[in-house]
Amino acid sequence: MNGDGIVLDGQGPLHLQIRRAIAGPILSGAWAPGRRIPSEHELVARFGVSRMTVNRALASLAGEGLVERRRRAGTVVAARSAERAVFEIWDIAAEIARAGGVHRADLLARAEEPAGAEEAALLKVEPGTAVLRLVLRHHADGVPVQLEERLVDPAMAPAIRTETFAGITPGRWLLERVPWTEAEHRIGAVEAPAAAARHLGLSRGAACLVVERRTWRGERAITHVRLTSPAGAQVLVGRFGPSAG
Amino acid sequence: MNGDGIVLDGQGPLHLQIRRAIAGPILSGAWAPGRRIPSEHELVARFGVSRMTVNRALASLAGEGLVERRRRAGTVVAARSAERAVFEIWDIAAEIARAGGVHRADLLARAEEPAGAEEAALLKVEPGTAVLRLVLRHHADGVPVQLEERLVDPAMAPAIRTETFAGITPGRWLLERVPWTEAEHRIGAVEAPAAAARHLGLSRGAACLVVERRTWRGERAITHVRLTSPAGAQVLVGRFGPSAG
DNA sequence: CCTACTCTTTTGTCTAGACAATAACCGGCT
DNA sequence: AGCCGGTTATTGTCTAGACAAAAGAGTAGG
Repeated sequence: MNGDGIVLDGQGPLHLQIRRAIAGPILSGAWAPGRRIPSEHELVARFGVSRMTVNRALASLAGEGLVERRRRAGTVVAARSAERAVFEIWDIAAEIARAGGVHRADLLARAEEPAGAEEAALLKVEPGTAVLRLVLRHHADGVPVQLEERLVDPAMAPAIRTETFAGITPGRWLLERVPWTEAEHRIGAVEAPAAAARHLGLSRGAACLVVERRTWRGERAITHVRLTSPAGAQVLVGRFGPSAG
Repeated sequence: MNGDGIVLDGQGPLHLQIRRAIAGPILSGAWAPGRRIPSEHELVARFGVSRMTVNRALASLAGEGLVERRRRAGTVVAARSAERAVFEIWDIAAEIARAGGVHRADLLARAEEPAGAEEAALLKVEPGTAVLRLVLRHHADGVPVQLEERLVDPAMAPAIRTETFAGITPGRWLLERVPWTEAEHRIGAVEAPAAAARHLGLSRGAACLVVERRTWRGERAITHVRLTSPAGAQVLVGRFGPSAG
């Protein structure tokens, strides 16, 4: 027995089961970049499937840049696996840590209230439905670098009511606990609105990068978040291939 | 003969040839959303390959959201195919057209000169190597909305020397002709630098969205482009799933 | 020590076929 | 028209096997 923890969960097609079994430890960080993944032959023997099925799972991971494959050398966790994930998820705490800084967040506001018209539109709920509103300020090495204004539909994540977000950001908390099917991004620049200017210590009109993200499970929105960062403090970096499959 | 223009180019693996043959017309807009793509059976007969090979190509396109597949109903160009592509490629001409506007671009400058230190660093070439520098201003319905400052390594795309960019943007021209293996994005906000303010008619210090993109073929850079848009004029919109394959 | 060659592992691609699941379609009936 | 059931086209998944290509590993010869 190899004891590397690769186990199929029996849910859905075999190639996706194998994919999940390998992607999981990579995305969670349990398998560091460079770590060798068992060869197709080994996986075939372990799971009792055909090589085409294993190959399909691994080729798909390679296509997304989570693993790198070389003939004879085998398959290893890709060095940039984290960078790809960041582009999709943009967890500022991880980003700051990766740059060698110290992250801290203040919870400036937290309230569960009936949704107004605007909030209802953002979360695609009926006006008057109770929604959770969170405002946080993120610091890198003590300097405020981002204002986070988040709306959450508590019906999609009831456990959030008892969470204090002491050692975890709301974004990561949701990501780890609430399964999602689709995310939507809008990225733009604005001149600092009043709230952002006040909380981040900017002058009115200073240029800011704004990322708005809405996450869905099926037809229902889980959360909407607006992240405002002063110009220069934050850039989004992404890297991808021609997505050749 | 079906005459829908699907032709293999003989370059590389069959499944990628088929993929390109279908992705091309979708990305260029020649095939509108909803258009039916020939069934696997038809493609098998047309290209003389096995169904697994066709399936691999189509499944990969479906995984990226370029096409949608339903049993019995067949494969059609996805409604949001352009949106996904935009997130990766950001062709402003297509973006404006999609929003119902009229796109026009002025070629403000064009020069092939030895690279200075900064240009050499951006393109990862030796200082003094000849590089092509292009500056364009994009308009939507006559209003300037984006400044494009582009460097191209002519060694990677010799035919660019004779191109006038009359009906095509340099970005799309390169995308269609020069194969690439990787792209790198940096997205940020800045207060309008002098050149952008002048060409876009902004006041100094106005907030701008800046996208810098560098495209590679293997170890060599093909092009570096900086796209500057005034706040509000342009947003990047993206949509993706949890990348399940 | 270095080089050239062979051996072997590992991935990359492709084929031919099989069965399953879905859902559009069609015919007959009410 | 509207409903119901069978038919069939289409995609989804999987298998077993084949050959090719890359590249690490070892080996023989200089």
